Formats: sequence, structure tokens, C-alpha cells
Amino acid sequence: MNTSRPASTRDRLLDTAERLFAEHGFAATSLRTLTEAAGANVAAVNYHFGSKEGLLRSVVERAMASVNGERLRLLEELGASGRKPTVEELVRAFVATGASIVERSGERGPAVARFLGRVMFEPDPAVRRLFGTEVAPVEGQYLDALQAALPELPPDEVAFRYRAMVGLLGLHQSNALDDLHPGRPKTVAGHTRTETDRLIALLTAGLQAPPAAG
Amino acid sequence: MNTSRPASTRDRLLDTAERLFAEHGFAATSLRTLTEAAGANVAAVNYHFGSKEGLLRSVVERAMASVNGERLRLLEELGASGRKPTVEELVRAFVATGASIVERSGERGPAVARFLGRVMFEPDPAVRRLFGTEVAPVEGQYLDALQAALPELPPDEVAFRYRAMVGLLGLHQSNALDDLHPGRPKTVAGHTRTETDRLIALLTAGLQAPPAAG
DNA sequence: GTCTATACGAAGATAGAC
DNA sequence: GTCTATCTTCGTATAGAC
Repeated sequence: MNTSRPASTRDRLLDTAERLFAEHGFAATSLRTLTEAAGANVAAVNYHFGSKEGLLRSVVERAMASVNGERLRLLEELGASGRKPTVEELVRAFVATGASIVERSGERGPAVARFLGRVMFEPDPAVRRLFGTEVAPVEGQYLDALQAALPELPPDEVAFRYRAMVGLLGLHQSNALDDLHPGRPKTVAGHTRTETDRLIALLTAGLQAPPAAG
Repeated sequence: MNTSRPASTRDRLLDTAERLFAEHGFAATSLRTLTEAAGANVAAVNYHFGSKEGLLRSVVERAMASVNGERLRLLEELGASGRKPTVEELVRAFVATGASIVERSGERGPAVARFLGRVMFEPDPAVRRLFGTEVAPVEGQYLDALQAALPELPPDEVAFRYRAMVGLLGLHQSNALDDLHPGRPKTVAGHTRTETDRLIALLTAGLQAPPAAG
């Protein structure tokens, strides 16, 4: 019934892993469940990716590739006009990219967003570092642009706020905050357009706050 | 060597669980490791707490009890003066409490903070809800106070920003963001005073942002 | 090269004897 | 209250079919 099911075992493993890791997290997803859902054998993971963590690495890399590309493209676009990008433009470019992957990757979209959001908060620090390695290429450029837009702020503070932005976006994407209110109805797939706008509004103001009275 | 080691198996289990859950997370901490470190038998957990999750519940309850008490106390103190608390005062009361438990609980302090920060982002939604249930009592009062301080904002938006505050504080306490920068030296125990101030500055400005252009 | 069937050793939680 | 025995499930390794 799923006509778009990828032909190769390798691709099915990547898709299934992305989906299940997004749903249940890394540790809680067993290779047996995963391979069964992908219609493959347990050993296929080891063959194609070396290990469970190797599979995770591949999923992260694939997912981040498009996000990184899009972020750098937007950053270039902002700089192309000649004038310095504002804080709001930078925040919007960064956050909207996270939100837009939901549409960009077709039906895989929501899983990609949720998966990436989750990876940054996995209990295992090695898994989190996996994410850190993948954002690194974009990070430098965004930090520079933010620093230029906030010249009165010391670099330490800019870095702190950048990290807060990344973290809050991750929480937003993983829907982790929804469970914090017991009564709150949980969002199923993504987030409404207005929730993303709310996040951008909060971050734009937060990044422009006067420096902390150390 | 450890002269302050609690006498009862139950208390030793609570302390050890808090410490190990803080260090490695819930799923990654095996009952065998835990009970061995606590000088108890594997089955002791089942006897005292019913299950591994029952143990977690007890640890969460104990840890949240002091935080909740302190937060309500501060909120009352702010309201006692007669005038309406400002956004900054509310943010400071909420965030500083999270940071202050580090000192308040003696040598257990850093573990408590890290543990609580971690619980909110565990992959298992049931675990996250455990935390949600425990913050609930304070939540209503803080939401009311925030809404009073931000009368021009719709309740939805106030709730969104409150959740962002809780989430960002959790990230701060769990040090999850440190691994996102590969080169960054990891903080060992807690956070510097200035990092907490930075968080307060960012949140205070973020919460006072103009409403999102929905 | 791709993939499957199956086996292995370690670690998990729990039930029931004591 | 404690300990042990047991049963399950995990990730990985090996051998070979196509």
C-alpha cells in the first residue's frame, strides 16, 4: 500500500530508524523492533552501518544535511543585500528553517524535525555530541552574524544566547514541553504556524536583552 | 568513609538513584548498578518502591518538594508588599530557586538540580509527565502572576512563554547544551553565577516581547 | 556486494523461596 | 526484608544463501 517505499534495505532502515528514533528515542528503540518494521533482518544494520550507533550517525547526517544547507543559503541571502542582517532576521532564518523541514522533506518531514529535536537531549552525551558535530559548520557563521548584530554584547554572552536559541528550538521541535503541562492536549504532528511565530518573537527579544548584570 | 551515609536501605536507594539518574539518565541506569552502589540487593528496589519507575517517582517527589515550597514562598513574599510583582522579579524567583537548590540541599544539591533538569527531557513521555504532575501545583500561581504582569498578552501566549522558561531552565540545569558545542569545555558541577544571571536577563526580555504577529 | 538465519554472551526485571 | 533462580531482551558476531 505504501507505493513510495524505498527499494533498498539501506534506505528503508534509514527511514524507519528516523521515524522510530523520533517517536521513542534512541535507547528505547531496539534493533529488533526497528528491523522488523523495516522488513529487514537484524544483521542488516550491522552490515550497512556497523553498529546501532553507526546507524544513528547516518540518520543524523542525512537529516542535518538539508537543514545546514538551507541555513547557510538563508544566511547568504541575508548578507547579499549589502546591509547587516538584524537580530530578528537571523532568528527567523534559523528557526524557520527548523520548522520548514517539516514541509520540505515530504511525508518524512515531521519525523525529521522531531528526530533532530530529540537527539540533542538524549541522555547519552555521546549522542548529543553527534548532533553538536553536525551543527558545527553553520554555527561559526551564525555566531559571527549575531555578534555583528549585537556589537555591544561580549562574545560569551552572544554564545550563551545562541545556545539558548538552539536549545529552545530543539525543545519546540521535539514537543518535549507539551508533557510538562499535565492537562495540555498534546500536539500530534508539528506545531501551528503561530507557535513558531511565538518562538521567534520570544527569542528575538531575548537575544536583544541588555547584558546580564554580572 | 562516608560518615553521613543514611542508615536505611530506602534512603540510600533514594540518594543513589538521584545521583545516578542525574549522571546517566533513567534508562541508562541499571538497577544492578544502582543497588550495588547503594549497598543493597537488586530486589530491594522492587520491595520499597514497587518498580524502577516507582523509585523514580519517589525521587522526583522528594526533589520537587523543596523546590515547590521555595517557589511558593518567594511568590508570596513578592505579593506581600502589596504591589504587583514585575516580570523580572517573577523570572528571578523562578529561576533562582532552581539554581539555589544547588546550595540548599547540601552536598546532594548539584545532583538534585541536574536530576530535575534531566527528568523533563527523558525520551519516555511517561517520565516527563511525572515531572509535569509535580510542577502543576506551582504552575497555576505563576501563570496568574505572569498574566497580571503582562496584561496585554493573550493567555495562550503567556502559557507558551512560561513553558519556554521552564524548558530553558531545565536545559540550564541539566547542562545538556554544553555538548552542543563540540569544542566547548564542559561544566562539571553547576553553573557560574553569571550564567544564571544571563539566563534571567534573556528570559526577562523574552517574556516581555511584543505579542507574536500571528 | 546484499542480505538472511541463527547463535552468543551480557544485562535486564521480576517472582517466589527463604 | 533479603537473596537467588529464571526468563526475557538486548546488541553484536558468524556463516552462508543469492
